[in-house]
Amino acid sequence: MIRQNIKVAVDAVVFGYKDRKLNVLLIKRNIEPYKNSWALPGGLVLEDENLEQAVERELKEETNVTIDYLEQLYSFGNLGRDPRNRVVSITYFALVKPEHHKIKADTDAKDVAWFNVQELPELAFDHQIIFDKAKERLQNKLTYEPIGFDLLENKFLFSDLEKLYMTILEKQIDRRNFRKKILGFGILEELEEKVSEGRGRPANLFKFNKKQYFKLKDEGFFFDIK
Amino acid sequence: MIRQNIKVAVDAVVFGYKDRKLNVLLIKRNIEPYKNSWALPGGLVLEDENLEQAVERELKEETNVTIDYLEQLYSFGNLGRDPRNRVVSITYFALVKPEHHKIKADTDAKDVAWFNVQELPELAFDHQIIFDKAKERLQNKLTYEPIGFDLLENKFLFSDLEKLYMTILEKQIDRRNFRKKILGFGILEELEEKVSEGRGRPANLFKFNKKQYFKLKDEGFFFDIK
DNA sequence: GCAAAAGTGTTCAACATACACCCATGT
DNA sequence: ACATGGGTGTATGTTGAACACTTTTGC
Repeated sequence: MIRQNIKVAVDAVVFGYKDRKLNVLLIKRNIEPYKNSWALPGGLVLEDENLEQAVERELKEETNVTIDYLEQLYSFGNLGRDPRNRVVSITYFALVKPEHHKIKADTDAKDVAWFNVQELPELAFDHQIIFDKAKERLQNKLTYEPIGFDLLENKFLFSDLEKLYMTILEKQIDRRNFRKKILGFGILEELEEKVSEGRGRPANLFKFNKKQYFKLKDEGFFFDIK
Repeated sequence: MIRQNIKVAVDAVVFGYKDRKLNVLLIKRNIEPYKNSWALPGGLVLEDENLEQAVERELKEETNVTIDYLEQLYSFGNLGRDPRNRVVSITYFALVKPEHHKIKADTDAKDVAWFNVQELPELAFDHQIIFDKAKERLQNKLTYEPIGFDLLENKFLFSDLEKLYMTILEKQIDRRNFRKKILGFGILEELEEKVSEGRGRPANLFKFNKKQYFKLKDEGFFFDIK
């Protein structure tokens, strides 16, 4: 086998939806290069762990977050990404329910924080490019897979779902048509509970019926929101 | 930086369309492990080349093919993929016009051949999984990007396009609706030339107008074939 | 003249879009 | 009683799906 010394890393773009804003989880680097810069959480893969395990370990170590949804995004491995070494980074796309985790800096990270995706700081390495790709993936995926529910609480208001779509897709959506469409899918459970948010008419709580979704999907149903 | 000895490779799933069949390019391995097994072309990345360059080099070396369309597919890097070493393989999805290349085995490859995707031999390593993922990508992509034209000659019959879609999507398509739809896009040029295939009414030749496609795309047009 | 492939239009159903008023609550 | 957000239906246009006959050529 030829001699080759390329390092293999994983990095994750972790999205969370909080206060009606789309956020991404960043760490402040505690080591060179790019010390004190904000960056995506990630790091080198250990020799005896799978790639997804590496992502989960790094997230746990650096941010104390555990993931609700994880998928591979893209791999970046061209020359000159890292001033020290050739590094191939296999990047992941993750969704969490931010309320469920107390983020906390630890190994290699001086600080951890959620950033509104509209107000990102400058990112280390080529992480801005990775982030852009992840955001694009999120926007696309939201329209053809029910991943929005991984960003909301288990029980949510219909208006939350609607606002989430408008925020992430960055466009206006007609409330009536959206509701008609989603409810028509038959993958939401309408709960008895109502929530009064202070003012206005109390709203119904809904739950995503994942089992029903997979059943319908097996039968040929296709989730699709324009 | 921690010690880590993981090798980085690229592998390519190269599709070609010939004789109304979808084919994939395989090599017969000349070295252990899996010596004499059929496998996807690929190999370790050199330290001073980018990933796409590695793919192109390996394809040139092993099969003498140059590529019309190339995109990254997925990365496989879990434990136990290769009995020798931990190897992370960044896989690519490629399309070629098979008539344009004389395939020829060379470095590390004892033989090269096009295989009908319906009649694949057993593949080395986890290459069957990689192939499955590529085929899925091809089927999906065919419906929302005009990549079918990268599998046909520059000038083609409408019936070729139609058969290509039916072959790859593995389903029947209504000739009239299909033609109406595609021609309605306004991205094909109807040439004056006609071709007589021996029997039946001679057919018109068409050309994909790539420039026009990108123009329309910029204006918000979306290629979409159900 | 017949076999083979090319070319072409219409009808119907399903879905997307646009759009405005009433309801239940808190203050 | 008014401000706030929740909940709902209809009409219209667009798109997808189904479907069969005529044309041009080779033999």
